[in-house]
Amino acid sequence: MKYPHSESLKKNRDFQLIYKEGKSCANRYLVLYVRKNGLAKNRLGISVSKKVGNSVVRHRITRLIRESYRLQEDMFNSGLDMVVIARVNAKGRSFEEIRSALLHLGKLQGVIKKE
RNA sequence: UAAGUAAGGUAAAUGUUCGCGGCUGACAGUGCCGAAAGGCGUCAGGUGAGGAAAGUCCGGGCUCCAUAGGGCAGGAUGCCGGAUAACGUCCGGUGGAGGCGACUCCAAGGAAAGUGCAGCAGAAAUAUACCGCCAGGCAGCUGGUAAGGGUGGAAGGGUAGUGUAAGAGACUACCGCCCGUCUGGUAACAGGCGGGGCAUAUGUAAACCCCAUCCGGAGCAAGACCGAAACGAAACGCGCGUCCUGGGUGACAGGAUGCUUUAGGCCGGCCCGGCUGUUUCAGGUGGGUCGCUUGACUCUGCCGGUGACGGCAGAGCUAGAUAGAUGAACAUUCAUGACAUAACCCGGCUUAUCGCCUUGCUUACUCC
Repeated sequence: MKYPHSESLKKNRDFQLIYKEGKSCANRYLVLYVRKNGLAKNRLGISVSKKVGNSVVRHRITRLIRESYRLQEDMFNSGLDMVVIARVNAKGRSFEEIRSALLHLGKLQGVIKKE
């Protein structure tokens, strides 16, 4: 899975490293972990547990998060590893709600470029 | 027309912009990443989840392992015949149950091989006399009796009669049961005839069990190939020290052991610096490629069959990801879009599901 200027996180140990060393914050729908990776690019991982819903629900949320990041990619700083975790409340949310939730967490983490 | 019954179809549509996975073509390049295996760009075109993709409950293909033959254990199935690669599936029958009917449902072998279990009620549950009836006796009671009452899911085949002290298959008729035989049917079974008074006989086998048939195990994270690393083997190799043997106390040769430097290798654009025996074989971790979609395939037509299905001919190619591709925005219409996302591939079963549509048949009513 590709983004114009980013890559996706694949290995489980990458996720574990970010959970262990990264900073986290959360709102109603999402949790965001951030860790500097020392690379020029960002790497994004998305995690939706089975608690959230069945396969269709989880795929839907994954796609909304991915689309939100893709369209807002320019606003994020570079050189970050990020993991987005969907919470149970994210089930059934619209694209606009997920998008604003992601941007909100980005501002809390200080990884959104200031205009 | 209404109610019902059976079978089947569909699973919102269209457009614009942005985005993703395969595929094909063009362009870029003797370029980049990687030790290698191998992979990578841009543009265009076309293509890209389901009827259940689900549950993972059966069956098969495929792969590896095991396997002379046979048996035990364990598991599954269980009326008959057929279909099929196979099945616990499907089709057609038989028997039973329900429904006016169309039609639906059935785990439908054996309880005259053995063991177990059967609450409460009831006198008694596979043996026996509570009430009653009859006989005897003054009476307590004794004997006969399963017709009647009562209990129970079930009480010693049922109904009617003969018979009797009262009764009883004790006897008779019909029904049932068992045995034999004949006819029809491939068979399950159906029908007829004759015999047996009926002994074996309450139910339960989704209790053990018996009988018949079938089953080797694990699964694509199977497995095959390429291959950093680790573990291992062999060959080769600079200098020095110590010890042993031969030699003359030397030079030299061989062996054991230890250390160090250089060459070489790695990190690096180069220097400094740091690390390190080298090569080959073997090995198979991280990684990569294949397996991976042309198949018991789909569509159309004809033929055979009651049907499941089979045969022939023609046409077609319809996801192949590997942390896992179908999404977002806007507009319009119907409407307020249910259940639910392939993961090696097929055949089934089961379960979930908003609606809409089609066809056959049944019953009732009306009209002709």
